Amino acid sequence: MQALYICGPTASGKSSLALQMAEELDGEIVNADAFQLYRGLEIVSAAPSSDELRQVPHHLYGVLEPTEAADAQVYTQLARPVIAEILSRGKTPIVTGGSGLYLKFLTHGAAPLPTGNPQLRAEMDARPLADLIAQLEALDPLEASRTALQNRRFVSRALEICILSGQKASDLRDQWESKTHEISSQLRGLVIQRTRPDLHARIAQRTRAMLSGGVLDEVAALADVSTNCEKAIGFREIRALLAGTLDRNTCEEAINAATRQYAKRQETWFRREKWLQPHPIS
RNA sequence: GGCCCGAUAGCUCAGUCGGUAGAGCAGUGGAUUGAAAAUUCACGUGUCGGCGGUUCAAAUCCGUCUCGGGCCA
Repeated sequence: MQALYICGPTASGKSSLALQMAEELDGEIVNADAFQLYRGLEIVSAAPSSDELRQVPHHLYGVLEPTEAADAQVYTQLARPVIAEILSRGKTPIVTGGSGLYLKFLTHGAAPLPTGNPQLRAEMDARPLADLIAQLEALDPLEASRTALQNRRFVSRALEICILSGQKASDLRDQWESKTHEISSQLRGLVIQRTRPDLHARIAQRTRAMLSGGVLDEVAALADVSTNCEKAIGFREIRALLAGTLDRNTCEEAINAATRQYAKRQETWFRREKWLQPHPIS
């Protein structure tokens, strides 16, 4: 018995496929979506409806407060025991979600790297990028040569690893790279594939339903949120709508565009995960 | 009907003194092991509304027509 992973871009229909698979395989659904982890973001994050939640046992939905921060490692620590527990009862975990990095951690494990440090990050954010690059090149030239140096996030993280661990990020990362291949061959999962026009139509439909389905109230109710939750697609746009700085149509289109772009990035990510079996729906 | 303004990439628009056009957004492809719904890289040929004229050369100047918008009747 082993877990089944259901991946795919946002709005591709992962939740309903998961329900179907759960019934076929006597399974239970485990969330693999970074934002559906949070309580109070159900509508913006397009979490499963209460009807769906009732049909089959669902795990890791709404388990974090919006004020809490999380990351791929935290997610893995939450998900591992849940999956093990489901397996121990002889059921099939149906791990469902579109957060590529989270899934990658869960399936392939974490490299032995230090956890992100908010204070250090704040300090680095205040420094010029060229400065960070220079420091990384001094501490770990190999890692610097492998890093997309225009990407501030990547430079910061590489530097953060060096500073917090006192070791070279390149050495630590290499330790993890070596094991990935054999793990992949033992996994089983599906990626939902839809044509772009179909996916775009579904996104538009979902955004519309969201806007008339209570997101405004949901977002209005979220006073203090972690910087994590602020990044949810729709969150900023709806706040602007509530504040009157954005009209409804512009808001709707902004959400649609951001969602389409996200879906494309997800497709790029999952395309690389060769262990995932394509599951076309049309 | 007369006068004025506009018409350039899917959208919004820039384009100097004439030298066959470029930004933003959208879109497409990529990267991505502790912020990931994040972050980041690359990709711009389009009857310059149509036709005619001037010119070595027209998106640019002239004429005319079409379609918008406005003002006056």
